[in-house]
Amino acid sequence: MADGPDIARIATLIGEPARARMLSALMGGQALTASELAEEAGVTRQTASGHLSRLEDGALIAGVKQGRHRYFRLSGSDVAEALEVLMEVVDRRGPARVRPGPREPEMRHARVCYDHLAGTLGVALHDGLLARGWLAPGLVPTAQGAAAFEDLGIDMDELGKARRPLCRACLDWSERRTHLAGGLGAALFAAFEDRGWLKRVPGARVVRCPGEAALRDWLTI
Amino acid sequence: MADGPDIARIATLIGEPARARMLSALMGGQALTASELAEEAGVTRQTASGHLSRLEDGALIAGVKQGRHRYFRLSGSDVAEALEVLMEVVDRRGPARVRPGPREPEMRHARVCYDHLAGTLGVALHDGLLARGWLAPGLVPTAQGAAAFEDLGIDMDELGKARRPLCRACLDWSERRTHLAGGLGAALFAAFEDRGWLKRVPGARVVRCPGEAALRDWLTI
DNA sequence: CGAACGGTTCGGGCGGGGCCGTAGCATCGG
DNA sequence: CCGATGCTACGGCCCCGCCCGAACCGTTCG
Repeated sequence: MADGPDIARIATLIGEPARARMLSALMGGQALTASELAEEAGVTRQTASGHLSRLEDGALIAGVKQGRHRYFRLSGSDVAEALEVLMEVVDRRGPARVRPGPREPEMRHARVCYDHLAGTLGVALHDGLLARGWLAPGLVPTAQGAAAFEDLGIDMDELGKARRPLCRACLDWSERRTHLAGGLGAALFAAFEDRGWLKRVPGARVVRCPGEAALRDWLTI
Repeated sequence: MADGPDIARIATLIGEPARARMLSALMGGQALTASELAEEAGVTRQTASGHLSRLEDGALIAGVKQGRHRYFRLSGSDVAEALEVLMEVVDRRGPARVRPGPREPEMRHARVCYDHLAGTLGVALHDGLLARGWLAPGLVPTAQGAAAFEDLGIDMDELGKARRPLCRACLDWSERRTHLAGGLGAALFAAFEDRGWLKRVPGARVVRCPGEAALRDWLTI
């Protein structure tokens, strides 16, 4: 059993409060600079630098140098998924949940999960695509589905060629159900943003839904 | 954002090598005594006792006293799920995977995920149930499905009344797909064991499959 | 070219927490 | 009632790793 220590390695990286705050901040999907992450974590820049090195060594995040800045992002959607699942554990047996948090209801309704949609609306999307017959069981796009996605401006051929899995079920922390991740999940979210149906709140994971009605219509026509 | 420190609390609990080994051992689904867990973790009994207290305080495990023994189990399937997802992260970006481990291929083929079936065969079960029309998209049993499950000796009414969710998608570490968890997932695994199609290897998570052909037949008739 | 800024490296301080030895309680057996 | 067994509580040791101050590169301005 060599897996014991290994999951411990990853969990230790996540388990330090400052690092956990950094990772949470990166769940928004956008890359952040080292200084921004330091502020987010509430530590000095030099301390943050050390944490970021560790996270990068552990391959949980990836950094790119751009001018005199260094931008960090999560190294993959699987990391985001792991964080979501941990949040679910916290949520289900979190003891004292001191204050529900002001943004809590909004988070539960619609939020960014790295690069795709999560929350009540994310699950509704997932279920709607299946019910509509645009995704077959096993999360495989049908011919009609592919056509509908193309109509939204998504290049399915392109997505198919990418190394990233096209469709992937991601466990939803607040709903305890799965929503759609993978290349298609990300592409759909981007398309919804383009149409103005969804708008991300800059510094946070919350997503505002001015076009929720339109989105639901699109799913149920 | 109060969630930062909270996920850190959970991750810290998992992040200690000895505790991680204990949790891994409990992934087999059966309750173990404090001494057994101490041995599994490679620490003395007193040290183990301390770890177990912490894990219990954090509600990751639950202990019941029975005579002069104390049996511990994971406190819920969500904990098992979190561990599986962490293993997936390890697997995908685990750098040094020193030795593949002797039981590795067997683990990938069929293993216990707390109380239900995981691995290639677990995913095949999940997909088969959907393809067969016994589960509708969204993991809802159909009428035919319910009948088929009853034929196996599963009391669907009973399951429906339980507080536990009937069906749940659980992310499979080795397959990167979902398999069936929840009350029905557990009940199916138990039924397969009853029929002798599957047999668990006592101290480990590995599952032997003398009746794999029969199981697959059952899915594809 | 020099000042400002983002980022990293080094060193030392310090606290938390893992570990074990010893000892103290319960339960089970004779 | 006494010993063996499973488990827990306490005390002390020690090391890991978090943290910051200060100093050091590289980039970008004016």
